[in-house]
Amino acid sequence: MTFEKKLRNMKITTKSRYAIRSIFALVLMGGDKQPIALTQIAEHEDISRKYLEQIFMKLKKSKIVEGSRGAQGGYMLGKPAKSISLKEVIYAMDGPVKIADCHQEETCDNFSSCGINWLWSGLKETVDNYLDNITIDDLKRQAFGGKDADIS
Amino acid sequence: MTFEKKLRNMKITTKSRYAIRSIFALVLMGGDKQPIALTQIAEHEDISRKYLEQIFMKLKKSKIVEGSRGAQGGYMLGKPAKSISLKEVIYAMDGPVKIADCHQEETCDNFSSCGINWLWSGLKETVDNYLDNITIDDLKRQAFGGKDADIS
DNA sequence: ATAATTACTACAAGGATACTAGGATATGGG
DNA sequence: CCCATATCCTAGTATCCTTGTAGTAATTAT
Repeated sequence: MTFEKKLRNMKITTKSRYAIRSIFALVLMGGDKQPIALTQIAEHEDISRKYLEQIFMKLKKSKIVEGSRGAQGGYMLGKPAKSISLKEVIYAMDGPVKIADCHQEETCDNFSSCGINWLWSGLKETVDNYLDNITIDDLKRQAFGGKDADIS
Repeated sequence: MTFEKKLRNMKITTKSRYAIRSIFALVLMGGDKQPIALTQIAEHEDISRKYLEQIFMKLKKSKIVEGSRGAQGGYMLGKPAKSISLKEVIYAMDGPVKIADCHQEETCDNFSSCGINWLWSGLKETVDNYLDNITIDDLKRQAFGGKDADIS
């Protein structure tokens, strides 16, 4: 068993990861001050521009970014990087984190040993808490040790 | 948007959840002392017996349970409930928890802003830590407030 | 023997992810 | 006013993984 099957357990979707990376890149490119075109981000992050379009449309719906159309248009942050948490971004992409299908009211299996559910609720809370306490600004500071940085 | 799409982000596979539920049930049925047939567990937990077979084969490979064949056979714990962590069970089912494809050595995308990976490593650690600190025995005690309990 | 029960392997349906594609709409600069 | 540049919006689709089902062989208590 030297092979490692490609699994999806506990996985954060690539859409969410792309979103986070892209917002991060956006900020580094000055997207907190002026609109940046998707083409640039796509190139910088090596992500399909068409795919990015979809991602940013969702981000826009969640007010995380604002889009301006037309020439010289692009996207910029919809609010300060300090107040954009990873949880929020992930929520915008894929909805709430779901460890199991079964959290209280949801369509529970009603199995007898449902006394185990506190377990998944607890895990969800743990994960949510982690993601809620990291902001885009944190990413920036982590990357540059507090210094301000820009990418041309 | 009243509809909730069925997502898989951060999901623990049903296989893993079934496994945990089943071991829990096994213990409650006395599986720490004598072998219990899968049919019973399947019925009690309302899980396909055939599917359970596969699950328990994996559990066996990981020494979490021992199987005894033939009439009056079944499965029993391979070690004390106190030393079976959820992480171990999940690992047996689906391998290590993978938040993203990209953890250090793995097949990383090599994207420029890879300075974000500490994020996923951190999340993985958080999750692993949570799962590592809960044992089957904990489930039992949580369910019965410390009292001993049995199911006929 | 025989009924019970695990052990092992193969395969299939369904759904979600991760895109690709094409066009509509808007806007700043010449 | 035109046109290049961008976002905006909707469909469609290949691939993979999950979640099983199915059949058969091997083993053992009674």
